[in-house]
Amino acid sequence: MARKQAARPFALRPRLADVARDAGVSTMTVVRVLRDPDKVAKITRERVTASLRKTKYTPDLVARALVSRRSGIVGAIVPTLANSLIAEVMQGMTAELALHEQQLIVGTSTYSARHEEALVRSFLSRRVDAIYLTGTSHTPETVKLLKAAGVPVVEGGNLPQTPIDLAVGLSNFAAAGSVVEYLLARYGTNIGFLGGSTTNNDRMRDRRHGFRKCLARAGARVDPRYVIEVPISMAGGRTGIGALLALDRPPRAVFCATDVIAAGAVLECRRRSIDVPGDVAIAGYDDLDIASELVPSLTTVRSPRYEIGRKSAQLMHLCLTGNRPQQSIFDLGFVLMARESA
Amino acid sequence: MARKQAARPFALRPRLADVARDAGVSTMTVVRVLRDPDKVAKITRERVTASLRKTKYTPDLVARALVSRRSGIVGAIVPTLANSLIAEVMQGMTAELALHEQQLIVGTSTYSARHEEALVRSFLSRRVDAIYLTGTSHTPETVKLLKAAGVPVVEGGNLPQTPIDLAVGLSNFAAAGSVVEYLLARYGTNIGFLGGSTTNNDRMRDRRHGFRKCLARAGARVDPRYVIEVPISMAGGRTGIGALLALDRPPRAVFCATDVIAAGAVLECRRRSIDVPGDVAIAGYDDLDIASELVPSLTTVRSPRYEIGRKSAQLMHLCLTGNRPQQSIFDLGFVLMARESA
DNA sequence: TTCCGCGATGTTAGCGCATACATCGCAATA
DNA sequence: TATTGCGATGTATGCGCTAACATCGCGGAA
Repeated sequence: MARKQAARPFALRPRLADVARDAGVSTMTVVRVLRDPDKVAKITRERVTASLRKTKYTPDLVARALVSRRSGIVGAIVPTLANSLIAEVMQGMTAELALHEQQLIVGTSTYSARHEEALVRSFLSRRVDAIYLTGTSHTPETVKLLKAAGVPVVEGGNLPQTPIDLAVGLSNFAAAGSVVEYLLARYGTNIGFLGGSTTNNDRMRDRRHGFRKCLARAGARVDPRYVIEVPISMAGGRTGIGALLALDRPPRAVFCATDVIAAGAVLECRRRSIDVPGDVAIAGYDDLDIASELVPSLTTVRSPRYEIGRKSAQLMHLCLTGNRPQQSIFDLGFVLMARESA
Repeated sequence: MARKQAARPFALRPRLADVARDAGVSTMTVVRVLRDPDKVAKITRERVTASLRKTKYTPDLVARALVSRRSGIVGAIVPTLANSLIAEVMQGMTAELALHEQQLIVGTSTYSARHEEALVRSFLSRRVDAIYLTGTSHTPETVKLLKAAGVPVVEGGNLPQTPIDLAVGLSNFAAAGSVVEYLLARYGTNIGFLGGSTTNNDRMRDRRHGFRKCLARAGARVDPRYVIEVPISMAGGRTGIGALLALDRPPRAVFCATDVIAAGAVLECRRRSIDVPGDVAIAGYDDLDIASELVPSLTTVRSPRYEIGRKSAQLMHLCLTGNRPQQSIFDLGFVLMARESA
């Protein structure tokens, strides 16, 4: 039976059949013009092209996804978007995805592995071509689902021991160690540490661990009073540096596990007219925007967050085009930003 | 012809038909169990439910979208995700969308109306249920496409004169005016202004305009040397406040069109041991994280960015459920955050 | 001339789901 | 008893696209 015009009252958009009718060819010919034009005779091609323009045809990607089993959509699950580091990862990912006409669908897990699992289910139902997860801690069910789904999975951020599939990121441990080494070389072993809570936070744990290991390797003993846990805020940095400076023998340098803490520490020192780095050197972690804006500007370490997003998308694309890399863990390293504060 | 098992080698996921076969019913009965279980007899329902669990069925949302003409996906186009204000809007949007089992697909236009247009095309091809746009300046073609598409469109952020469809946001003009009024009441008419470039930036333009109008309404004349355009950075704030303080009669208060500029100004004053707000009061705009962290904490004005995202998603949902509101412009206002700096 | 080969185009059959309509059986009603 | 009504379930169709196969027609080789 011929398709009745009246049968689709809501379909305003032209379909392939409409273009085909207009050009006086079959739908397949239109498809060929769209996908590999070389297989269509020049005259026909031009006629079809004209009809395409005339009808303002745009492909229906939903229908295409149904039959081609490629949605062209990549799912990313992040704890929150209101975090500049994570946002930059997404920024890098969208940039790379755009090159392959892929789209990004984001879900926010609000730091809950349960929510993450729900989002994974939902994404798989949507037949996403690949999935990006933030971090390395997931429910067992999430892991199972993903392994069964057979789609590329990238875990981004802090590198896991055993990735679900692929992993892209850096070692917080190594990056922290690098900062401490820098401080060691310039200020000796008399180094303090201000970090946030390590519960449910593997990055924080790795940074503190990096600090400890690095000092140990240098043969230095860490005074327990030198390692202080504070809230991750400028206020935390203020009180933390206050506590360190109040010691009978205050540290010559302080490694803050976050720029936010470091900024608070620097500002507090300035308030007390304590010279940074003259009296006490201060280094941070993250290279947030404020790091370079502070006076003195903050010595810190920068994770390649934009690159993590970009690389993740690249890897996904490679997998989807059958060029799966041998390697499964991609350590993108970090950059020590030596500035004025240390 | 009966479906051959061997005919779908790649389809690992169970379909409705698989569940139906297992439960010994037709696919329609399974659909009913899924969508409105009341219409199915209890015994049947339980049998189907068991089969659903057994087969681990998950609906294929792509297929569903094709036939139901609802993708359950909302598209958002933002200039960048690497901006905490925008990220918070997205945060609010995902939170609200999650309530309706909708998903967010984001595109970054990198502040280019051309890119935005391409993203709109792409989103429409994906049959998104609604579209969120950041800001009010779009190509004519974008507007045409969106009006023709017949999907709800929300423009978020600074409120437009004539929205494409719906608009949610606040008046930068009014918000800036509110800060200036606050300064007027406390420090008199002797007020300076530090703002960024207004080219291609309607928000900045509105804020400056708000500053001017407010002073004019108070009967004050604005010394042209009091209005300075600086780069939107702390450094900009530093040099800007420096220039104002170097005047023979420096302003008693300064309104900075961005917290970043304000922060630079405050820090510069502290460096020079100029009391804030004792010698000069400083107010900002945006209520970034640093605003409350600074010493003195920054008086500023806060846009309801999270709420903008949430409200936008709510409106979309209302439209999609046939409850389109009368109103088309939603002014969510702003909050003056009176703190220490002014 | 006859037939082959191949470039150019068309036809068929679903992808997995949901809408619209059809059917069945049983209890209540006239 | 025949009829009606309705709750419970099934069948047919097609969303818009594409993979796989089918067909057509024309120039060149036998």
